[in-house]
Amino acid sequence: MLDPKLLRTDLAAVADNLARRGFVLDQAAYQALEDQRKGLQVRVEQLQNQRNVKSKSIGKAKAAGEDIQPLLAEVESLGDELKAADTQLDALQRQIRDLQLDMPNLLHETVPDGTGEDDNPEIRRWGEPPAFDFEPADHTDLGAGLGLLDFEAAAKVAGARFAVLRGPLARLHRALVQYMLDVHVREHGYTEIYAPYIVNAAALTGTGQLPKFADDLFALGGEHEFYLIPTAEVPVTNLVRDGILDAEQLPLKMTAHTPCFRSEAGSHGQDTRGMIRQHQFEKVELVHIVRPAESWDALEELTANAEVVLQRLELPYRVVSLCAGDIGFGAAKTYDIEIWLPGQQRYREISSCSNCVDFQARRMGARWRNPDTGKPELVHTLNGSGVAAGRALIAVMENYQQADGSIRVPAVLQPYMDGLQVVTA
RNA sequence: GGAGAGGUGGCUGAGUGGUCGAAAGCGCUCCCCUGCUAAGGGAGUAAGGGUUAAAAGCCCUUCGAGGGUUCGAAUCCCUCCCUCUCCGCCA
Repeated sequence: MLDPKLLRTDLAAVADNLARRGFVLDQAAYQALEDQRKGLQVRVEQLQNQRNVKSKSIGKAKAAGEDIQPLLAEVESLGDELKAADTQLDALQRQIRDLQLDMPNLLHETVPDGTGEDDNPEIRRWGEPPAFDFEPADHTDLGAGLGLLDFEAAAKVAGARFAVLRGPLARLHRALVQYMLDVHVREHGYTEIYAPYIVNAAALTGTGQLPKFADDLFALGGEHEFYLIPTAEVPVTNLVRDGILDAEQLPLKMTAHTPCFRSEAGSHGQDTRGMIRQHQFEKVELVHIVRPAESWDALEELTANAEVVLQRLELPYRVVSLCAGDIGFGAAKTYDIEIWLPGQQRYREISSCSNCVDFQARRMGARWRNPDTGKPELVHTLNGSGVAAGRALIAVMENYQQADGSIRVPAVLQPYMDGLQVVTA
């Protein structure tokens, strides 16, 4: 959520910033609601004040043994007017809040212009795409050839956009997760978190998935309003909701491995082949909760932490800065890490690292006590994949494939595979 | 699933219809005293919001959430959520 004060004092500047994303902010409509709110709120508070003052005097008079009847008559008429005005104010504030919850975050000044994926400038590149003396296969054919990756079996038990992994391939997938967690915990100073895979609407509103993107989520039926998490960002970031952290507790660096569940409602027909885009995938997530002054450094650190995982796996990648038209709802700035996939002969997203500044913190009520002011202030939140395990598996399969269809096991993963060096049928 | 207890400020914890936004303690900040340290004394210290260009001031809201009763609710009534204890069931 954006700062309501900023919306009140500089609506035009906010609209200009959001326009870069292609978001149209109806200034006139918002301003009209805001103007109504202002008058009404002042009126309501005046009435409440009158009621309080008179009620207090009744209490005093009663204690003094005086006749309170005339005072009661005086306050009688207040009630109805207050109630009516209050109901109206409540509805107005709800409308304003709904508009605010729908507004994306302000873009940082360094976010490049652009309308889509193709406009994301490359920041840096690491590694060289491997040269094969044969025609490299994609992971779908590789997996099928090995008999270890099975989409038909998954369709039988679930449906489209699910996968079944078997034997050493399933283990390689698990090895990736263990390896990534170990790197972040041992070397990057993260605290490992195990958190719920099912969350409530308040948590999803806190991180920004709700109310706007309900269609992207799997909602559970039943008496509770529960949802499957689309990313560990939701349960982990929300750990600091509705609280005031001590300055010494910051920065908080947390990592968690969870499955992620996405309806992919808007992506019919995209990436239907293979396990690039699934309803269920595993991910190791990185979350930072930091002092506002440190969040831009933290974004660089978090991104670098994710990159280390790929460097050790010796997987070629590049980092792009998401342009205004491609960046996510809650992010002020995002770096995507894209991995080289020989099967597709192009780079594909494997990690998305964002600084959300105070956008999520305001929705969550996540604050810290600033020792300089002694006052609670909003923290900044960041999150990024460190990295997506499903896509990392694909990348390993395609980059480490051999002419006979087998897959070499990256050196850093071999300890997690009982020393296995090659995955074969 | 059954029975009971409880949810109050950064934390612990009093408070059962009116000068209660809330005692006390802890923590924190400032000051005094004490020639280091320790101890002692005093003062201050909830959050969110409105008004304002901003501040001060003034005002409003908040004692798990939402309704209700009342001139007035932390306190009474209803619904819901959560935590704890015991029983049952269960990985």
